[in-house]
Amino acid sequence: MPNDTPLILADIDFTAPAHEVAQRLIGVTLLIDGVGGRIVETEAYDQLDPASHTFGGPTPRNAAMFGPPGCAYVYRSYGLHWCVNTVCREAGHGAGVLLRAIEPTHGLDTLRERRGLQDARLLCAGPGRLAQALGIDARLNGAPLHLPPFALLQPPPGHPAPEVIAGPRIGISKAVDVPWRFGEKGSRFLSRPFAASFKE
DNA sequence: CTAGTGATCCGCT
DNA sequence: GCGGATCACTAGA
Repeated sequence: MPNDTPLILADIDFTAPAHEVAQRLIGVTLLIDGVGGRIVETEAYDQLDPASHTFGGPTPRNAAMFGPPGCAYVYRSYGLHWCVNTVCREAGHGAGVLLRAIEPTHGLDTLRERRGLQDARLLCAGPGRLAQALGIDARLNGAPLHLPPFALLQPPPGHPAPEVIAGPRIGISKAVDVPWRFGEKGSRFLSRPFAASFKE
């Protein structure tokens, strides 16, 4: 949680299945031009999943998801909001991890300015809010996450790992029972709480 | 706290 | 034409 935690470059294997990458991303710090924070909530989608944008195969919109792993897939949601995924698995498979919530740690003033809010809890609590706060839009669709303006950082080896919990994904109408939403247990920065009964 | 609703637009059937 | 991987706001319990 503290901003003074030492961070190193994150070594995430984006060729792993999306539901594994989704869990490994919890606790990783995402920055864009030095502004952002710790990822505390994610959701996994893959091509065999009726809820995924890639379920029906490649289209112009989802092209980035069929591109190289470790890049961003940015799409517009409900005509109003931008949302970001990290592309996973071997190129051609069409899987990704939706970034749903971040605990703000870097550049709070910029995040607040972009969101027009003071409450740190609401700055990045939800995929649309997160994208707005980090300044993400179609410009970054397909951009590699290991190069500027992106940076992925994590605590050095030996640092205590966050406790990850799972539950059903939010806001979908298909495959509603697949437990591919992941979050940091007890975080105050989630888009919504996890049901206490689901996993401990 | 939950439930309901309008905004707004693009991709795909 | 329809329906979203959403949000902010309101009303009511």
